[in-house]
Amino acid sequence: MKTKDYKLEDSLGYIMGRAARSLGTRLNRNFLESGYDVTCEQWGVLVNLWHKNGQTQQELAAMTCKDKTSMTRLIDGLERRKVVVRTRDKIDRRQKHIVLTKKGKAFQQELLKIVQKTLAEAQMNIDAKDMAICKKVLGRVYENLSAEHTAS
Amino acid sequence: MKTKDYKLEDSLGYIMGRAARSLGTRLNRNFLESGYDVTCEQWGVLVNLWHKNGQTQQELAAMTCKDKTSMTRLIDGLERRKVVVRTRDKIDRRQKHIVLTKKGKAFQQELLKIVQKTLAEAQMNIDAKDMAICKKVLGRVYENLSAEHTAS
DNA sequence: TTGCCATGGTTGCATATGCAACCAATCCTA
DNA sequence: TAGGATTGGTTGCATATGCAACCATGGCAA
Repeated sequence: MKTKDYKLEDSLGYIMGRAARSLGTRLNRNFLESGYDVTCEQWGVLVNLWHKNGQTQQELAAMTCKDKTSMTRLIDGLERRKVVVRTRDKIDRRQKHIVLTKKGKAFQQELLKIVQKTLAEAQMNIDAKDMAICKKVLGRVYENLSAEHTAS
Repeated sequence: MKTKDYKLEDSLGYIMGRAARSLGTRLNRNFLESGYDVTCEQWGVLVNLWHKNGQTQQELAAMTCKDKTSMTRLIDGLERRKVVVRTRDKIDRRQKHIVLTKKGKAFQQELLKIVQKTLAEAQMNIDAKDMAICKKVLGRVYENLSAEHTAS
């Protein structure tokens, strides 16, 4: 295949990266404008904690599909903001349970509103059926790439 | 809307971010394994230069939909790798034209092969029509968020 | 019980990114 | 023509991320 056959603008990586980046930065801006000093990635961790408080870093990393290194640092950030605290497991002293503070719990409703407003902006004028297909495709892309290996 | 109505796993941001991240790191790994010390973001800049050599940083930033700050640093990286050089415009001395080195030109064919192999992995078992819809939707998401402002 | 391996987290290193502030060169208007 | 506004790039600061190396703890088998 010749180089000329490749169009960056039609490339999945380009299109997907651009959309993901713009959604992330928009969400970050909306959080800040509403007076919340949290990021969209931190939000992903919080959602999991609101659902089930006290998870370990490994569990949170698995839920958010992130490296444990990333999780360490996301939690560093959340702790600096006094939204969560790390507590050591008394039985298995290697594990750390991440527990929401009062402040962390209080954020829930407001942040959710901001997220939903932002998602509504992002999904304006998009057919629901098309959006469903899009999500299905993206899920499949992730699965394809999570597979242990690239065969061949 | 209650919090319970929000499912992270169904959220566009989650699904899209996860897919984009996995494609990016897979591509980076495939570049490295083939002996090319470049990243997927640098690749995006190179594609534009192969298409039209000597663009300014602003032009490249516009093409890749990135901040000019990001472009400054991507080009720092490309220059460190001796793949491009910055040259100052003789008429408008503010502008810098980014020019491919011999090495940068030589990368073109091989990197393209790697990208196409990686994209094929990512798009395995996905219906072409669904993929087209997905790209259309993602393009729309980007447009929605690029709009000058969030109205309201 | 002791020594090796596995597990949960952290740290160093490199990259990517946005925003605000800044510098230098250019433009444009009063 | 002088001074202010604009444009092209860079830098500081904070965040996110992957990988490899590392530390501490726990598990297990000889």
